[in-house]
Amino acid sequence: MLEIGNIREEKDRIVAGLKKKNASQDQIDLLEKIIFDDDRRKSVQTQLDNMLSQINKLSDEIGILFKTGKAAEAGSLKSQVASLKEESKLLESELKEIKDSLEDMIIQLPNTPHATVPHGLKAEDNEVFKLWEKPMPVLGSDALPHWELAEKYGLISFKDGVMLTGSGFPVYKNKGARLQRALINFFLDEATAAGYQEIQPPLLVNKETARATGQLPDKEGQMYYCEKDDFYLIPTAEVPLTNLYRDTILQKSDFPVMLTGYTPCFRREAGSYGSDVKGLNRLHQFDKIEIVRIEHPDRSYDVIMEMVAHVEKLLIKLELPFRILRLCGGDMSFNSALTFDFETWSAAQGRWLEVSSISNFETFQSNRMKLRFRDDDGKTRLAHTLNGSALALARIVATLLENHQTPQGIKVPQALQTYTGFDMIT
RNA sequence: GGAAGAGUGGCAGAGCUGGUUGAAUGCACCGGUCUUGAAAACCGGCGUACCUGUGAGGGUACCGGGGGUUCGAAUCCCUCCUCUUCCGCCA
Repeated sequence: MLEIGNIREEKDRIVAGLKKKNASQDQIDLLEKIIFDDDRRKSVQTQLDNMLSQINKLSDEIGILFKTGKAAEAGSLKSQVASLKEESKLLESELKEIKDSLEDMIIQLPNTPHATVPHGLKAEDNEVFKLWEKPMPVLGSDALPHWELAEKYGLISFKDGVMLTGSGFPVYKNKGARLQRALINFFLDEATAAGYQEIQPPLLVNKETARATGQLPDKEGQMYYCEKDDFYLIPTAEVPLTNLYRDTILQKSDFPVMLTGYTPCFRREAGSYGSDVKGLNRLHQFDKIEIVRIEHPDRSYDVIMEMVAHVEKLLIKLELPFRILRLCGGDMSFNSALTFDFETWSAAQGRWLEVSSISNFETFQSNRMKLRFRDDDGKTRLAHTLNGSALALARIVATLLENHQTPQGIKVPQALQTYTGFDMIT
C-alpha cells in the first residue's frame, strides 16, 4: 500500500511510476480523488476531535457537580452532551466512511518502480541482467523432458497424485522423494550459512495475515481457503515469515532481519492450461525455500543484490544454466518496486523456467502491516521488506533432471551428493 | 469439545464498589550529577496513531478485538479471540 504522505507530496513522481508500471488511467485518476478525500478526512477529523473535546469537558463538569452535591444542576449539561453526542456519531460514521473509501482506493494502486526498472509492458521487455557464463548444455536428440524422465526412473507419479487429489499434486517416490528432501536440506543449509534464521511457520494463516502481505484482497482467488475456520493455505512462506514482524517497531540494532523457511506452497493457479502446466512446470502444491529480509531503507537496494548473489551461487552449485532478468515495469508484480527473476534452462522443453523471484517492496508491505523501526532522531519510520525464493523446488527438479540426463542415468551435482547419498539416478 | 479463571504500557504488576488514570509502583532503557573509570546513589526523561500549530504547545483515540449501558468506562453488560487450570479426546 502506497503511503498517503507520498501521494500528497510527490504526486508527479508517483504518476510517472504508475505509468511505468503500466497502470490504467483510472488508477492514475485515483490520485486526485485520494488527495481530495484525504483533505476531507482531515477536516472531519478536526471537527470530530473538537466535538469530543467539548463532550469530555462537559462530562468533567457534570462529574464535579455530582461530587459537590449539586447533581440537580447537571440536567442542562446532560442534554447538551446528548445533542453533541448525536452530532459526533454522525461525524464518526462519516469519518469511517471516508477512511474506508480512501483505503479502498489506495489499495488499488500498485507500488511504484525503482529508477533502474526498465520500461516495458510484457515479458519480452524484461532486461537480461545476467546470463550464465558457461556454454549451454547440448543434449542428444534422444533427450527426454522431465516428466518422461520422472516416469522412466520412477521418481514422480503424476497419476497417483491425480488419484489422491487432482492434477498438480505430484507424488514423489524413491530417489525422487529423496531428491526433494536433499534439495530442501541443501537450500536451508545454504541460507542459514549465509546468516538467515531458520523458521518453520504455520501453513495456514488467517485473514489479517493474508491481508498484510497483500494477498488479500487482490489475490484471493489464487489461494486455497478453509471456509470452516476462515484460514488460507499459504501460497508462499513469504506470507507467514514477513508477518512475523507485523505491527512492530524495530530498534536499529535489530537490523538486519534475515529469515528463511521451507514450506510447501499452495496455489490454485486458476486459468492456467496447456504446456504451462505440463509435468512440474506449474503445480498446485510445490516446495519452496524462501528468504525474507527486513531492512533499513538506506540498505535495501544493497541487500537485494546480496540476495541475488545468494541465489546465483545456489544455481552455480547445482550446475544449472540460468539467466537473471530485471523485470520491466509492466511485468513486475503489483507489490514490487524492483524484481529480479531467475530462470533455469529447461533443455528438453527448450524454454526458460522461472525458479526464483527476488523483490524489494520498499514500504509497500510494511505500510500495510505497520512494520516500523526507530530512526536516529527517535522517530518511527516504515522499514523496507524484501523476499526471494532460494529456491523453488519443482522447477529446479525439472531442469535438474533434464540438464543432467545422460545415457547412463541422471547425474547428481556434486554439491547435492552428500544430501542425496547417491551420485546417479539410474 | 465441556467447566472454571484470566487478558493493563518493553517486562513485572496496581487499579476493576465507574468521574484530573494514558494509567500507581518496580525493573529495563535514555540523559544528567557524582567518580580516574565503572557500579551504587540521586535528579530528569521514557507508548502508538491521528488532527491542529512555523514552533513551543494544544486536542482526540487506544488498558486482547468488536459492540452496548452511562452525562462519563481500564473499571458494568454482550460477543468473539487468546492464555492458564481441570475433564474428555488424541499424533
